[in-house]
Amino acid sequence: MHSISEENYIKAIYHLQGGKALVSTNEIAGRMNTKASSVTDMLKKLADKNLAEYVPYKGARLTDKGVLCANQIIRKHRLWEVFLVEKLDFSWDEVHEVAEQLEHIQSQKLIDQIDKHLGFPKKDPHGDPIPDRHGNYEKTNKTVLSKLKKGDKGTLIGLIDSSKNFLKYLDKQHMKLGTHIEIVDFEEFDLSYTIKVNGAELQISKLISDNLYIKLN
Amino acid sequence: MHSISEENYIKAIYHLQGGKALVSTNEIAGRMNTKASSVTDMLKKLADKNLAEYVPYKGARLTDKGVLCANQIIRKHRLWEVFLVEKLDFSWDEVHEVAEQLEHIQSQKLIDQIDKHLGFPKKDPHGDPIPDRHGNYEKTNKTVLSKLKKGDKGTLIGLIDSSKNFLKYLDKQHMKLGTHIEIVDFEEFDLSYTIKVNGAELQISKLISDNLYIKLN
DNA sequence: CTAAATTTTTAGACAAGACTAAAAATTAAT
DNA sequence: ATTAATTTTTAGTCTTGTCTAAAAATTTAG
Ligand SMILES: [Mn+2]
Ligand SMILES: [Mn+2]
Ligand SMILES: [Mn+2]
Ligand SMILES: [Mn+2]
Repeated sequence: MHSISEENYIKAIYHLQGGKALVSTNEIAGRMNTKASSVTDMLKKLADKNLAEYVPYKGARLTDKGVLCANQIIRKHRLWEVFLVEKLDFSWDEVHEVAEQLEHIQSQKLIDQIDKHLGFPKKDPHGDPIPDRHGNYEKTNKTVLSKLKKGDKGTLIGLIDSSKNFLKYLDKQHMKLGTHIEIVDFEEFDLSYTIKVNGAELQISKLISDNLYIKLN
Repeated sequence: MHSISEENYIKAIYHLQGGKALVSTNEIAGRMNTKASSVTDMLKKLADKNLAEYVPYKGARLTDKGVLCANQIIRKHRLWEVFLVEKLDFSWDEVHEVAEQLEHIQSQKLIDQIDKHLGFPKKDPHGDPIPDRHGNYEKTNKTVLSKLKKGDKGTLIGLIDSSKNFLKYLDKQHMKLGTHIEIVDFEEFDLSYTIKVNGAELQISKLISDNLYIKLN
C-alpha cells in the first residue's frame, strides 16, 4: 500500500503533531535525519495520496486517513515490542530498533494473531498505549514527575524519553514500570528531587524528573 | 548489509543452482519475474561484492560468501514459517508470503531467540531443512514417490512443489507431513498411482507423485 | 559451415528517494 | 518599513532497481 519511506514520514508527522495545527518542514527533517528539501518532496506526495494536508511554506498535518495509517503503524510497532520483551527475552532498551523494521511488515492476519498471542496487551514495554485495529487506545491519567510536590506518592507508569540511555539509567536505578515512588524533597536551586524508590532514597535531576510519568495514588 | 533486492537475487540463484555449474540469466529472470537485462545488472553488482561469480553470456554461481548469505536468509525464512504455524496458528499454505517479508529483517538476536523459542526446529512446515547459524543443515534420506513400486511403504516427509494450490490439494486429501503411505498400484498408461492413505485408497496423477518426498520404512 | 533462432548484454529511460546549491518566501530585527 | 536572518522550495544531480529496444554473442538447425 504505502512505501516504507512514506510510512516513516507519516509516523514522524504524527509524533510531532501534538496539539499543533501544522508541523514544519524543518521539524520533520530534524526528526528523520533528512534534509528539508527531501521533506518538501514527500509532503507533496503524501498530500497527493490524501494522507496529509500540505500548506506550502507553512507545514503539514495528517488527514484522518493519515492518522489512521499512523495508528496502524504504531500499533504494529508497539505490539512487536511487547512480543520481543514477553516472548523473546529482549530488554526494553533493545526492542525499538528491531520494531522499527518489523512495523513495516504487511499482513493483517500476522498482527492480529500477534495481538491475540500476547493476550491483547494495552501498553507497550515503555508504558505507551497500543491502538486497536481502528486506531483507538486508552488514555491513562498521568502526571509528569516534575509537577509533583513533597509528600506526593505514585507509581511509575510511563516515559516521555524512551531513548536507550535513559532506559539504561532507569535499569541502573532499579526503576521500572510499576515501581512505587514517593517525593521526599524538592530542591528549588537546581529543581532536583529526592525520591524514595524501592525503600531507598535517590537524587534525580530536573531532566530525569521531566521524563517520568507518574500515576498518583 | 545487503539490500532486499540483492538478498532476493542471492536466494533465487541459490535455489536454481542445484548441481549446475552456472545459472543462466534467463532462469533467474524467470524465477524473479524480472527481465534479463535487470538480472545482468544485478549479477555485476553481486560479483563486485564477491557474492557471485559472473561469466558474461554464460551465467552465474554463488561464491562461498554468497552461499552462506543464502543459507542465512533461508534460515530466517523457514524459522519464521515454523513460528507462524506453531505459535500463531497459520496454516502451511499461508506462511510463505509473510516469511518472504520477515526473512529480510536484520537482527541476529531476533532470529537466534526465535530459534530458541521454537525449540531449535530442524524442519520447516513444508519439510524443508532449517540451516543453522553457519549454514549447515541435516540431509534426510528421501525418495520421490514417483520412483516407488507396488508394495512400497513409507512416510510423507517433504514436498518439491510447495505452492499454495498443491498444499491445499494435500489438505483436501488429508495428507500432511508424517502421513503414512503405501503404494497399492501403478498404472503404466498414464503413470498414475493408487496409494493407501489414512486407510483409504486414493488415485494420484504423475504430477502429484513427482512432488512428494517419501521416507521408506 | 553458414543461417536462423535464441539468449544475453548494452544503451537509454524512468521512478523513488535522497542530496546540494541557489532562489524565493517568511519571519525577526533594527 | 527596510534590512537581515531563517525557513522553505525549486532546480538539478545521484543511486538503486527496474524497463524497453537495439546490438552482440551464443546456440541450434539445415
Ligand atoms: Mn519504540
Ligand atoms: Mn515503545
Ligand atoms: Mn516458504
Ligand atoms: Mn517452507
